[in-house]
Amino acid sequence: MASKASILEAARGEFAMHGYSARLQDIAERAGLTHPTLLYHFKSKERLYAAVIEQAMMDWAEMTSLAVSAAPVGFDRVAALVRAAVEFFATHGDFVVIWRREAIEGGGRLEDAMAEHMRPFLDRAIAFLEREIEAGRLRAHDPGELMQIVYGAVSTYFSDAGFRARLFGGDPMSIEERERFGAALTAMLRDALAPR
Amino acid sequence: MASKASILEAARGEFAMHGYSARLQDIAERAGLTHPTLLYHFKSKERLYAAVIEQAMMDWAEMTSLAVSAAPVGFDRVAALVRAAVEFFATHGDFVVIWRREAIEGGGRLEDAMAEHMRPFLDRAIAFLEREIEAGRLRAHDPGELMQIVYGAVSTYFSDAGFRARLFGGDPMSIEERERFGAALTAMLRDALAPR
DNA sequence: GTCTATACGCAGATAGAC
DNA sequence: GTCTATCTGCGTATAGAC
Repeated sequence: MASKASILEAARGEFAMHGYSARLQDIAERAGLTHPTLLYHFKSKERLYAAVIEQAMMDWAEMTSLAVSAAPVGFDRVAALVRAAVEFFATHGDFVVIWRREAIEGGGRLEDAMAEHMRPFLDRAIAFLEREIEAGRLRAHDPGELMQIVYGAVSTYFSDAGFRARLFGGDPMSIEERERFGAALTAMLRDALAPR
Repeated sequence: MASKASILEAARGEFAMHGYSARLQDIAERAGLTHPTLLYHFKSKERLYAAVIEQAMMDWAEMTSLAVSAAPVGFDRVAALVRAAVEFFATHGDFVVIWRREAIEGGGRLEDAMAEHMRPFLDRAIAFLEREIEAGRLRAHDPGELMQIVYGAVSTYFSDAGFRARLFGGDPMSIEERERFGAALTAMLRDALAPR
């Protein structure tokens, strides 16, 4: 009896590699069973896919709420969030790709659900930025656009890692390379957000 | 007789919407002919896809070399490049999505060719940033990572436009919204790059 | 719960008339 | 060059034995 967790893990890997057109056969094989058995546990491919997304969303919520509670105020919290985001994506490489693909497909399968999962996080982040700007601890920048920029920068680092590797050499997934990127992004944000 | 150009245009649209699994039938229909006829012109789906990418690469090379040669010195040139990038992506929406998808797929079909097309532009941009930092016209930040960040931010704004729309409301493709994003990114870069 | 065998539909590619 | 008709392979899903 293969656990649901091991099936989900296999599915995540295959969906990341081949997109939604990943073969149930390959997923099943990777998890050590056959496709019919897989479909016994998850009624359809669609459901399996949704379960993969759902699980990653839970991880994200957990990870970010942790990071947020650690650093309460000022730029330190911005830095903590960047670090948390980088760390999350680094440990959820497969998911970044899946997420990205969903974000790309306009009439996507799970865009609504994903957006709803993200909303509370985004709202809190924006509220925080507004508060800090108001208090004069951060320089004024559009909070929403700031989130958009950071989201784009971090997610792309991982989703387009193969492409970066070809242009810069080195392995973007190595700790050194990740640190380098994270440090550069944090430094940029620090200079941009430091009160005049 | 439908021209090859009109077939390529139809194919670009369909590949952007559905990825490589876009149906030849839909592409043909959009171009005003039938799939067998389409396959008469392009021997296989694979070839058609490659042709679409190739054409987009040409457009990109042309447009960027134009923007680069026009821009002056110092931060103004950074701003000009951001504006050019935003404008290019805005007018090549299909291309962004196709590009992104290729960048995501690790062992992708055309990653090598795309990286080679990018390299000269990237090299020139980095050399420019190094020169300006050296001359004290821009504050010191890692030029490569700066490019990575801006690339991620701008490409994501367009590739994940649907997602942004769900979270922020409004149409990311409208001029006002694009302006808002471009202005925010430029402002952030200005504050980060202004000499101390 | 897990398997083997099979039904079913879909989409890429080909044959051959016009 | 363009079509209609058809072949073919593949992948999801189901049936039914163990």
